[in-house]
Amino acid sequence: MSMKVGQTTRDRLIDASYQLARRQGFNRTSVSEVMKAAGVTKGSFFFHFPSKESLGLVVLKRDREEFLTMIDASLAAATPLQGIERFFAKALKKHRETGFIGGCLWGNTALEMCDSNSSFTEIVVGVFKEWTAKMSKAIRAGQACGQIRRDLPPEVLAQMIVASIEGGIMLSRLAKKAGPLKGCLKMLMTLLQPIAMGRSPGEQWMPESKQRSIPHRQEKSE
Amino acid sequence: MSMKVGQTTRDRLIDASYQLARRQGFNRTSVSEVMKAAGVTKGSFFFHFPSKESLGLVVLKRDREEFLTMIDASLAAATPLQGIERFFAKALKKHRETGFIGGCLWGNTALEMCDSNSSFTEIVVGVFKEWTAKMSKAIRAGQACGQIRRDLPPEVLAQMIVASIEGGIMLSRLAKKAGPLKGCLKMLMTLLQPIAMGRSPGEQWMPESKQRSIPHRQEKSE
DNA sequence: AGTGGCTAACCAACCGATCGGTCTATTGAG
DNA sequence: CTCAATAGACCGATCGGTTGGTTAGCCACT
Repeated sequence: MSMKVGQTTRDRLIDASYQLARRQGFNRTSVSEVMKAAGVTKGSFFFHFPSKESLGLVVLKRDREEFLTMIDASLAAATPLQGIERFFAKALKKHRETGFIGGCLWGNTALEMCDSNSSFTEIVVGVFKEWTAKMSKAIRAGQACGQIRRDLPPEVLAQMIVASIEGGIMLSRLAKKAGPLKGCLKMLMTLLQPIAMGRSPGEQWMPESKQRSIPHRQEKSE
Repeated sequence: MSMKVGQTTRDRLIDASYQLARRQGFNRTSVSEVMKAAGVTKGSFFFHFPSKESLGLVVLKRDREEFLTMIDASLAAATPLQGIERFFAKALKKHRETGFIGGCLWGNTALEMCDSNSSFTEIVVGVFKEWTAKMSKAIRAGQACGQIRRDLPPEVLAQMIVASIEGGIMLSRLAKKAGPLKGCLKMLMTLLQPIAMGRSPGEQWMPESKQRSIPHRQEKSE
């Protein structure tokens, strides 16, 4: 299936496991399924990994590095708010590219494992903690330079952002449309805006259509 | 285990399946596990339900009615905003009572099934659609009477609320603390507030500590 | 009132398939 | 020749599901 050439057997197993776990979860993905997808036999599988669970943990660890690196790269923009916007755009792009199939490995694994498997949960908790911390730091910087409203505590705001994104991905995955996630991200940007003194309600939604940095290809449906 | 007396065998099976599925998901919950929890043997299980999946669907349908009824009951308050606040409080209370174990059946099932099992997904999609519609209606009413800021489209706002709650439940379930969900709900209430003309940033967070209607028992940790 | 028959409800042995995992034999590059 | 890497037969356990048989309560008929 995914069987890319030029990869080592180990890498192909990791890749196949990642793809399948993102769609079905780790529990429902059997060793045989991963083997078949990677074009490998059983003996080979257990030569590279002592157990199914250990492969799962390797998959999580690999994706963790990738994800945290992506966050840092996105947030390292000219201004904190631009960094956050870039991160939003990257996240939306990634899920749009996969057609909203599979969703977020972290959210999925969190809900699948967090009351049953502690090894998996430990890693997932760590990722969310780091993710939230990075967002929190960016928010604090944005508040310091007046780009982000100062009346909301950065830690809570960061947690809210992470929660909304996860929920937005979930809704977009269910609907197989970008709409829900895109809407959540747009609302988050609105929430971050400083409260302008003399601003009156009624004309804030999509105020300047030129300076938007979240790409908005038009959807075919909805 | 849960084996409450006075219930029919069928009800005990539904109950046991609900509890187990909320913690582990439907996939990881075996028929034998449900049988044991309900104090019933295999022959009896398949007398009442033609398959494991059919029991799962019954569980979902039962919880759907319960959940939608709860939403209606909560939103039917003196004012739209009070209704929304009551719904938030009810949701928080429910998850606090279960010690943030198991999370939301709908979010869990969404992520577990939505790219593999279409019967389950169909029900889940319906619940989220109805949930969002009910919130949307309350928001529109709140906007009409000036309780909720008018510059945000009610549909998007409703979707954002649902997404944040699901994400908040996820984070609270991971952390086994009320903090994340509570923070999300508080932020949502802030987001709903009308933009007061002369309000300046800096003193909005937890402004009046007396009129809060979301209960805030103090946490032992965090 | 007694009794034979019917059926909803339950029980437990059993089924093939598949699970995660082991083991031994074989391959092939250095 | 060596040994990392692969192949695939095989293992016990468990999966979802089936089957035949045993209750217990009710209903009809004498």
